[in-house]
Amino acid sequence: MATKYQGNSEEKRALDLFIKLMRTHDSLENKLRHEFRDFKLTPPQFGILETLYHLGPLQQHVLASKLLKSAGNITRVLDGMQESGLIERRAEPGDRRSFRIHLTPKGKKTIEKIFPDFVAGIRTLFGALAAGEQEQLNQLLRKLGTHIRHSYKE
Amino acid sequence: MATKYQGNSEEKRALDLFIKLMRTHDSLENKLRHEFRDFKLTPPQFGILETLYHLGPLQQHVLASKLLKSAGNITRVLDGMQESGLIERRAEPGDRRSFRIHLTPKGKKTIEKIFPDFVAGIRTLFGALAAGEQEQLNQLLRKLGTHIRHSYKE
DNA sequence: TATTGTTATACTCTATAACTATA
DNA sequence: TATAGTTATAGAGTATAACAATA
Repeated sequence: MATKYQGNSEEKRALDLFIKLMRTHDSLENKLRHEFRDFKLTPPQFGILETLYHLGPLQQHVLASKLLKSAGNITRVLDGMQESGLIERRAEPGDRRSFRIHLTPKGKKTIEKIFPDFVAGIRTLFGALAAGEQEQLNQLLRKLGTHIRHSYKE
Repeated sequence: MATKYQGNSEEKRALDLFIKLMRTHDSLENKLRHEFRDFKLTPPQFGILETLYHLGPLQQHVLASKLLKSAGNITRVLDGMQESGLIERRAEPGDRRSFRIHLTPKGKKTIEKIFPDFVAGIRTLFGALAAGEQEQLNQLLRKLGTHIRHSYKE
């Protein structure tokens, strides 16, 4: 692939891997963007919806940390979702600085409508890999992701 | 991870994998955004710089296709890069509809300045995985990425 | 002093659709 | 008819820094 940069073989391998990872992500995101469009949902909005659905109501800084985004970004995306009635901010008992983000009934309905098809789609895509290969990939990504996140404060 | 959605085990595995992949990508991109900032470069700009550096001058539609972006998006990002003097559009001999995108000396200098550190950084990050594991990951991602891209027109 | 969240600031990215020029 | 690229449209995402309120 890369022919111009004369790095050593370790560097070449890492670079190749990096490019593949980014490309795979982009392919997935392109597909998703298209699918969610009918529901007026963007990928970041879906990420928040999905996280709240699975983990329950969360404070904003927890969302920011889980989704690896800045506080300001989360505020903005939530503003949009609040306006379209998907989430609501409720006072946090015991800490008056903070809110807890809840799905509204509409938000819950939306994610429950989308999710089965979404998961089925994901499953089909990942069906390119056998069960054992998926387990392998899972372990490799966990190892890698943990290392990356620990290597820098974020 | 996900406890609420009662999908079957294949679906759960695929979903888990999906989330890990997205997260790993986001971690990497966050790091890059931070690193490139000193050079006034965004991740998409770096992607174009790197692609042109390694593959040589390309037409815009080729760039769009390689980077999985829309034509309009590439036009806009190139506009910005042209304004900051990183690339130039040269007439394509034999097809007057088209341009060929070249790195300017400044663009070349920029990528050559950044690239060694960038690759070294990538290598360190991926150093969490042994050589064999990296090869595994590489193969899995290739298989997966190809399948995703073929499963839909793009 | 540190933390939670908002606001202000300023851009960048993104896609789609309509359009122009050329093939 | 099809392709290369631009422009218009419209909006979303992103970070940082400064800030207010609270812990």
